[in-house]
Amino acid sequence: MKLADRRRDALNAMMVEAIYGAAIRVLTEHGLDGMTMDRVAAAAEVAKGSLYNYFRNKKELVEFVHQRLLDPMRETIEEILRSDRPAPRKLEAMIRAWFDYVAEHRAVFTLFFQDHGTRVLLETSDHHESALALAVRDTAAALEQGVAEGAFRPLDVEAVAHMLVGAVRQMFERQFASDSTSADEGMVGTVFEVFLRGIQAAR
Amino acid sequence: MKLADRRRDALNAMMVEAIYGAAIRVLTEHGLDGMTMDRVAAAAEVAKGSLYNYFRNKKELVEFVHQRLLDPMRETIEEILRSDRPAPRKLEAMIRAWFDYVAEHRAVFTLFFQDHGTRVLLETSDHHESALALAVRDTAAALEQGVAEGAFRPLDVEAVAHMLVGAVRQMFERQFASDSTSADEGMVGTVFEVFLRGIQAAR
Amino acid sequence: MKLADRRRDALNAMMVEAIYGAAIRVLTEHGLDGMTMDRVAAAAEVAKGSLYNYFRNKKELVEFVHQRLLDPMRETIEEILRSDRPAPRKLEAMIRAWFDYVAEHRAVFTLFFQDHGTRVLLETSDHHESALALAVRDTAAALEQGVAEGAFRPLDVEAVAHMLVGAVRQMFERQFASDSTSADEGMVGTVFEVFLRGIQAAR
Amino acid sequence: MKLADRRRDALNAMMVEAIYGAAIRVLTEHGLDGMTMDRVAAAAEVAKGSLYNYFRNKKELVEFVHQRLLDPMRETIEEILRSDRPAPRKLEAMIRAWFDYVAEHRAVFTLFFQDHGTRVLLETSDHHESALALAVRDTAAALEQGVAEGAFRPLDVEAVAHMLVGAVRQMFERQFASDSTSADEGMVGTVFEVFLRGIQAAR
DNA sequence: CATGAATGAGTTTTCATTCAT
DNA sequence: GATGAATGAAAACTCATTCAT
Repeated sequence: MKLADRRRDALNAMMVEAIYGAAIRVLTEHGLDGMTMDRVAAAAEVAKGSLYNYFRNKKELVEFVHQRLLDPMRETIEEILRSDRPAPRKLEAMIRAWFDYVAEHRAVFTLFFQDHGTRVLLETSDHHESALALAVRDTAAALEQGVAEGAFRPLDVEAVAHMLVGAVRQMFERQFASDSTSADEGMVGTVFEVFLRGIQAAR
Repeated sequence: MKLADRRRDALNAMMVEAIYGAAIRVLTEHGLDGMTMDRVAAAAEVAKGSLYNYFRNKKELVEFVHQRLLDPMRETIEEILRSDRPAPRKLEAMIRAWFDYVAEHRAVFTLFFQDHGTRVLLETSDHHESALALAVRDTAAALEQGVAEGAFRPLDVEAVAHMLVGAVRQMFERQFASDSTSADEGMVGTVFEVFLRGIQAAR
Repeated sequence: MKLADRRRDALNAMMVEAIYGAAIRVLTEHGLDGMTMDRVAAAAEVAKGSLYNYFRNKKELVEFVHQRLLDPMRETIEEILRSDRPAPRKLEAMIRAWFDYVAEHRAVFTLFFQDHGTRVLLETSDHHESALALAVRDTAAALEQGVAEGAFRPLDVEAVAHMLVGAVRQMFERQFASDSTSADEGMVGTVFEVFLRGIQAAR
Repeated sequence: MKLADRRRDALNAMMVEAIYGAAIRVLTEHGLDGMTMDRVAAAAEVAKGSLYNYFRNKKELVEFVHQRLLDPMRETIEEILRSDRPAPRKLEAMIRAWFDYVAEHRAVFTLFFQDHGTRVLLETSDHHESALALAVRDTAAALEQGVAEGAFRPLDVEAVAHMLVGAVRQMFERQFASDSTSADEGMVGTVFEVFLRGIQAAR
């Protein structure tokens, strides 16, 4: 019994994985609007109906992909936040983590950072936080700490968090537009430097 | 003949204008996904088929709306660029112009700054420059001038331009998310201040 | 203008008529469950999408067919009710009218008298009365009159109305089961006679 | 071998029984349209595929449920028919039995008396007699006896049987429509009285 | 040119049935 | 025999585009 169950769970997980992979490929190639169940099924080399054995509907599939793609980043960022570095180091590490992550998963960008599309698809789902909202929240936390530590000037923390996230987001778009799929170390430096100077307390 | 031609052109222009206005209304109310040719035709009080006498297909219509919506902003910004203010003043004026413009036309945001949607719709069109690309280019020009004038540190001008545009864009999204339809003066100040400090030359 | 409008209305009406006819044919052949939009479109020799130019959805089409099929009968029955015959004559006339009508339109039976199916399809539609409910109501009215006139015993009028309608309905089913498509005069006589004796006041 | 065979048959019968019970529950809760193989399997706590080891397809399952549900009623009615009561007493007892039975099993009604649905599902099955057909046949037998005994007038026995069954059926629908799940004694009385007067021989 | 009905490919979702394990 | 994942044929509905009038 145990054995059969484990076997089944393993196969199940493989299937979910295959669908996930297919969804990622479709997203990467066709974007969120072009992600039809047909295409996902074809990419997964699976019958269209089979998708519905693993996800009740398209929304659930998108949510799953969203979570699955977001989770590692979320953990990395939270680890950074929990560490005892000074705020500026945290900010720098976060920015670097974002760049690394996006450089790795182009679909992340297509799906997550394109807030409108996801908002529409996931709009009725409560326990759901968009990638951008998450990034803003974490950034704000780091900024808050910096202000408290006296490293940063008193700021409209939330506004600056949005700005920083937006700046990084745009850098991603630039990167993709130029088709360079590798992370550019200079980018992290530039973003960090500009913002650090922009917000640090007077010496 | 000349007269007839002018008459025709005038009528033609009026139709285009009516369709444009209708498209804007539809965009504002239903977003990019909800902008169907049916709705545009109904809003323009024109037969659906007539749309195709003025635009070969939906893509062309979207492109036109895009351009048309962008033009006033483009002119405002270029005027700012051509003026003989110092670079920091130009930047500030540009940011303020953006905020004012977006506050005025919510559809602008829905369509233009939600880059993915437009990118998909317009992706095969060459002679097309997105609102974001435009903003980046103009910002870069102002930055370049500032660097030349010694007001700004030597920078990766293009990168910082992306950052600035991205920061502003995210502020817009924040604003719409909070449903406040009016421009917030504080936003301009915050954005400008952070970036100015971030990029200005050491005193 | 007038001319074009009238032309258009005429064509429109023809199309509605064609779809109506197709729906009737499909209903007759495949029943309510087998009445798919595909089949109706094929029967009308029209593209599936065209159906949706005339009816917003399947429910509206079914409602239309229902009304269209019911209206003549409704009028006939109401005329009988309004006449100044004595109650027994009215009952007899009503029964005869039902038999005639159903004998003529086999689909009537399939759609209308199969109450469950229609109830499901039309359940959220308010201004809608099923054929059975209508028949029961009219029958009850005739019975009521008969009781008031002293022709019928005091009765649970509504219950007897249901019984009478049910009896007739079952006679229909018997008729169709035996594939005889013509009305049987004897049926009317039998139904009427049994019920008349069953409900008439003691002499 | 014998033993093994009996064992197998017993297990087999248990499975069939479990599936039957599950089907009844599903029918009661979801109606005929909502009776999917998935739901039946879940209710029976059996794999969907297993259903096909006991019934070749859905039609066979429905047929079986039909028969199984009908059998007790069939026996009760036949017992009444075999008894040596006078025909009017038999008729009354039959009507009462029907009302009791339907009041007890709402699913009976949903499935059996909604003739169209079953007809479609069972239409190609020859050795099948619908609940209605059965009721008509038995009623006809009682009527026949009554005519022979001189208690009833000479009648078109089959026609009157249909009428009586239809009348009862409609009373059921009325009862369900009013959501009263209990049998109403008055109903039996009304039906019986009207028909008895309608068909009894002149005194 | 204007019209708007006609089209049909494309989208999500359901479900009876099959079949490898 | 039991299992339940895989299948694919429907089904309802949408919408950009065409074309006869």
